[in-house]
Amino acid sequence: MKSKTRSETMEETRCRLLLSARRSFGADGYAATVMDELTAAAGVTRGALYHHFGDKKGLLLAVARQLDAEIEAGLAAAESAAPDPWQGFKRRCRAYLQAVTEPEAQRILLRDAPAVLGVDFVQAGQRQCVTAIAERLRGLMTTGEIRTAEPQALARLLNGALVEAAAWAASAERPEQALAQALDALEPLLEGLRQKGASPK
Amino acid sequence: MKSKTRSETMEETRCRLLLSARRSFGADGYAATVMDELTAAAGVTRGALYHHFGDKKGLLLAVARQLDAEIEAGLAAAESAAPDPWQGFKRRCRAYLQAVTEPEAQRILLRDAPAVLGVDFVQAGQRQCVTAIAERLRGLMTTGEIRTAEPQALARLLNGALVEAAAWAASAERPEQALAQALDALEPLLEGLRQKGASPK
DNA sequence: CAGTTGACATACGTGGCGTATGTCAATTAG
DNA sequence: CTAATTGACATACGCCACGTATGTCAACTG
Repeated sequence: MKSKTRSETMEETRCRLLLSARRSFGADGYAATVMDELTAAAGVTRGALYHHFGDKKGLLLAVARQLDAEIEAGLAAAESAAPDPWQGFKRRCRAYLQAVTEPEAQRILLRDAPAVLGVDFVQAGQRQCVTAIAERLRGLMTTGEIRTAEPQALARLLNGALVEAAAWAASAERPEQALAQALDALEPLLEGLRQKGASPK
Repeated sequence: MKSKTRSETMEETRCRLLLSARRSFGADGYAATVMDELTAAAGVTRGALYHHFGDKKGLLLAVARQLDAEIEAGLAAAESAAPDPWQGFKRRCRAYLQAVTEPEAQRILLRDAPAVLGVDFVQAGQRQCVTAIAERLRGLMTTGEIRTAEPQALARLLNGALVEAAAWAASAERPEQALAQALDALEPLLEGLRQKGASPK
């Protein structure tokens, strides 16, 4: 019982490193976290970290992917409960805005990851969210529900709006109130996209 | 003639440091630029840099402020030539989107500065643009031109949309085409804000 | 059961930031 | 006009942290 198999212990250390990194990156930021403390909190040394993730950026990438996947799962769940595509899209946007208000998402996913990992990350990791938005937009355009435009471009516009509004709400003096205001302000922005003759409500 | 006054030489070194830093930060990014090379390119040593700007972050802050001020000046100019407030607002947004597509603005103002300087920078430096947008929105709401919402929140939404779309266009395979698409997609988003009964065109 | 792999620890080199100290020219007082 | 002083900037040093090279021991494999 005491002796675990090789892959089990390996997976466990990976998870512990990931968890510890997520805490440190989320609390102190990428630049301020030092690898020795991070690994010590996980109960291992730097050797394990470099063995698994290559370097500090690799670790950040792994953490960012994990965060992104979690958020995306939440969005899919929120969207699936909607009565129609348009409502589903709106719920997805609202859920996204709320999700990235969390401090960890703010710090890791929206502040450090783009700066450290560069543009290639946004086009590989967060593109999940963006392409998801773009796909929904394309579908809504073909059914004539919203005005036509380049879906990719409009998706990026909306993604930026949601992300930035979340940053504003997260750093506001009253976050929950600011979040509510952001969601309220989002309403006319989204409704403005709808075609005049679309089905009301 | 050879001997310049004290403040003159001081101001000159400041400018040269700022220019050199702007080049290095814009080309290589904040983390990759090393102070020795930066100061060598400016013709001075690190001593001068620390004397003027305190530390590396201080230098970045100065560069970011300069960039922000330049952009804001351009936006004011673009806006002033408009026939009415609504058209002025739209021109400001379009000019903003175009301006932050520049590589230097992308790298320094939108990627490194938020990550290194933190939230306090966005609330002090870039707030020029955001508060400017918020003020325009407030004015347009009181005249009934656009739907009502919390101006601050809507301003952040729009600011994020413009910034993110610019990032997308800047990293696209065909930047000028992507920029045009982003500007096209911006159109329905902005027009959607207008009140139904507002003056057309 | 012996050989081998590989997950992880340990030790070291290096690069870069910040600071303490020094120097010399420009201002200012007498 | 000269001497004292300020301060802009150069030089030298220490420290910290990342990454890598090397070592070790337990788990698979034949």
